[in-house]
Amino acid sequence: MTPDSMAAAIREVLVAIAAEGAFAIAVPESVHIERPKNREHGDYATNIALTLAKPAGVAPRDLAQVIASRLDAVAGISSTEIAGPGFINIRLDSATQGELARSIVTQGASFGHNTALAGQTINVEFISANPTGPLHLGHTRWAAVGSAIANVLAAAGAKTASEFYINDRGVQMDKFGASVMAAAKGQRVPEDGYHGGYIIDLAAQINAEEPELLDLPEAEQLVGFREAAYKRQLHQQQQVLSLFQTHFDVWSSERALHDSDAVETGFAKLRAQGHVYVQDGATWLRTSDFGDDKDRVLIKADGEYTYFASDTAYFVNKRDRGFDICIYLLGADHHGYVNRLRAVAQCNGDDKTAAEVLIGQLVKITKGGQEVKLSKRAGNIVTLEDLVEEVGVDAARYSLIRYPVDSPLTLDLEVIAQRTNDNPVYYVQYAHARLASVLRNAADLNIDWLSAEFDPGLLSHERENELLGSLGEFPRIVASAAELREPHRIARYLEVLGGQYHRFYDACRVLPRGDEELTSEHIARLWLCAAARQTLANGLALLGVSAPERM
RNA sequence: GCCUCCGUAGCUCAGGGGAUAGAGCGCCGGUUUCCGGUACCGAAGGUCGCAGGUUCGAAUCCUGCCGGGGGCACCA
Repeated sequence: MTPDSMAAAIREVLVAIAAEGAFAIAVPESVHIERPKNREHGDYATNIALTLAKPAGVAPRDLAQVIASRLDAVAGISSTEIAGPGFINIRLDSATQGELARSIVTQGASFGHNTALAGQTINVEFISANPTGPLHLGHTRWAAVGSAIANVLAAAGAKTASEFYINDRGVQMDKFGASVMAAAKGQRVPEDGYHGGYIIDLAAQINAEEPELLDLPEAEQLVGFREAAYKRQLHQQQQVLSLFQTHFDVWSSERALHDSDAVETGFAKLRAQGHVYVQDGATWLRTSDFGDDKDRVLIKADGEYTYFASDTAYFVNKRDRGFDICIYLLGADHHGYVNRLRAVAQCNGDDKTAAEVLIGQLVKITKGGQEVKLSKRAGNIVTLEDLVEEVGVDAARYSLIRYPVDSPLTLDLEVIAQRTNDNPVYYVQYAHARLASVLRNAADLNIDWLSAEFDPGLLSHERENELLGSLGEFPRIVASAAELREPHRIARYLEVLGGQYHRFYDACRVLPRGDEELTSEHIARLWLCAAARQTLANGLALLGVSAPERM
């Protein structure tokens, strides 16, 4: 029995009580079920009597008593008790609880998937860097968290697309092109250009692969180098992100947005809504109608589109592509965008929640307790690639995801590279590897637990009960992580689950020792192991972290 | 000035109204003939920044204050 089916069972009881009319209770849509921290309070507890009693004008404990006595008759519930002001504590019989292991093994990779967000179509945009250089550490948190959010939303039943908005338009691109061209010709890179060592490398690569560019007239040459460098730099970013287990469904180009009629279409829509006006020669969007502290310029007096114009048109474009909700992951330095984007949504005639902005705090890097200055000159880590080289993909992703994005974060490179308990990612992965090992050993012993008779009632040890209880929480954890856009909940859950498993393993022998005979208990425990392994693997997959068979 | 995030154990941090506030690290002390000890068990350690409010119940929601981070372009 899962928390969800428990909630459904309780709701049925409430419906029955309400129908009889003795208590004037309003049956709620959903019943809150929690897993008590204290084991003595049962497998599950509900506060339902507490919340319904006052409106119904009855004493909470009296109502609890009526509900509890009916729950006692529900199949799978072994006992109930009233506690404190009116909690109902519920215990399951171990066979009902143990059935969960079978259910998880049967569901396999889809265990944890749910329908919390079914029917929603959500766009998650993150990173969205200029293609003028390597992705740096600032982008790395969004790469990890953004991809995890997209995974989690999809697991919760939302139709989801992750999207990278390529900022390939504007003067930065020209500066980038000019810098590479100068380097290719052995000239000094312009003062306001890009100066990283990668510019030299790009120039050398382009000289080798497209030598004809050097023969072009000056004006065409700049465009040629800009485009050649753009193509290669974008490709480099895509390679690194792929390595970093960060997948994008859509790569959207700002330039393509302007080349198509999307900008004019978008503006026309906003004009029709009556939120565009001209003043001092510039074209403005009246965002202040919707909580922004001032109106924003779309087209400057000199006829140039602002960056905000692109953002606005892009939002309208995403909505036109069918996304109900557009999530943006932005750094703390962009928090001024929150009201602006919400206002754009409202100017477009949407609810302000159609534009959802997640603001992330910056990451501070330390090494052995010493702050690492993000300075290329000092030879320290500055790019996503550097971080991966230093600590690996799994450790980097996991460490970035396990904290809420709105809290500032300090990562110690020494700690997250360690293969010890200091490092939660190894604790979780180790639990998975240990589990995989037990299942491997079972196979070596020719124990075919999958086709053997499984008696779930044998999973009655306290540690088995706790492990099963945690396993049952997984779908709810995924659902809440999706609803709140907080994938760190998955990571924290996996740490708890890993701990539950280690404690179970410590107390409960799974495989027969030596020449000991195979019993039904061994089989039942193998089912539990398989369920735990599956759940850890599913959770890690949502985070884009590997679930190793061996470490 | 306005906006925004944060303030919980020595440190790094979890805790979307529930029962005795948790984890890891660090410190102290334990556990192994045999499934991976990268594990497990125990101890010490807290006025949840402060003050009000809402509630049967507040670390959690609301208001104010204090302290700290970040941001407030016809830049991209």
